[in-house]
Amino acid sequence: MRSVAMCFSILQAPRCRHFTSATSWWESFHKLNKNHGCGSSFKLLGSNTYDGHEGGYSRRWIRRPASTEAEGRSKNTLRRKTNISHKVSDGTISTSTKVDINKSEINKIERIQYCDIQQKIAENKDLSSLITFLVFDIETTGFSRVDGRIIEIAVRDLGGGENSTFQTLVNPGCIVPNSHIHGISTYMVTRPGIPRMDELIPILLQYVRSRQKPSGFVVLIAHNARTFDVPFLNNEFSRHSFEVPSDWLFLDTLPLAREAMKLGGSKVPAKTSLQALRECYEIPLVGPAHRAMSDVDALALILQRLTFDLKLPISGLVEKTFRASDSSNPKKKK
DNA sequence: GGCCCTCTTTAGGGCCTT
Repeated sequence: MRSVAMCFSILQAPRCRHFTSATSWWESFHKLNKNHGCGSSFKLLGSNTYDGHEGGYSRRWIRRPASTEAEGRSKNTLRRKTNISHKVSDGTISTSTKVDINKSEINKIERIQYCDIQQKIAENKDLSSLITFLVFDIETTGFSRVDGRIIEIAVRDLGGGENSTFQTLVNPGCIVPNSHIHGISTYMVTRPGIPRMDELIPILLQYVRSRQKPSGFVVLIAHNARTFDVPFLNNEFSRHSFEVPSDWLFLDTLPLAREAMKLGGSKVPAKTSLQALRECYEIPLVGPAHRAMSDVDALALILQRLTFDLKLPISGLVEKTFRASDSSNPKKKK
């Protein structure tokens, strides 16, 4: 299996002053994405193209179609029609999505697409032709996986290109008790047009599928994903009778940060919180703190640094992934 | 809740996520 080294260029990531390698993470991702695509019909008006972002978000390519129409519908299955559009006063969120989704068909499609990912990785000599790396973050009503609800979600495809980001508030159907943390108020999430989770999940599935390469799989990356983000996603999906697709793999950057810390490098702080890592790597905060997309952008850059410090190739990252079903019983996965 | 560390493993405390 050929490994694609994740080394980064200071030219590609000017904010990261200590990068010296000539090979760029972003360049690798662009190479692995450029052969996939035709027109994308996904209507996500709020998805930003990061043309001006330092570090190589600027290149464009066209994705394969992401039709929301599923074939072979049954008359007995519930048919949902959703027309969602919302804007948030702070100007950071603007999403307009039309979805015509059949929930049972989605799960059916996911099952059909299921395959032995590990076997596919072993058989495929070029991992980069299979993988889509998506950094994501959620804001919630609290820490409780049982009682808490997701109120914001943001996703960034590290491959860049059109519609490389996905961001929306979510109506949790309850009050938001911790607005002092993220600034997201009950008023903000209960305004007309803010989707509920059962409305958002089909859209999210559609978006991720639109980023997925043919016969490929996605790696969703978050900080403390194993014990926070993924359990939250699991609970929200199951609460609304959805399943997290089996070809979604997850990567937790918290163990990476701890591993880097164990190496004893002075560049890694004793603390491994997102804020501590951001300050350590001198990554400026863009946007309000504790908002999903701000943290996603910070984590995307932190990930570069961690993989650089740990000298992790893509295959090394894939080895550290886990499935959503593993997050509730992590002893099974390693 | 899970992971990691240590004045540990028959345990306990701190960190990480909002």
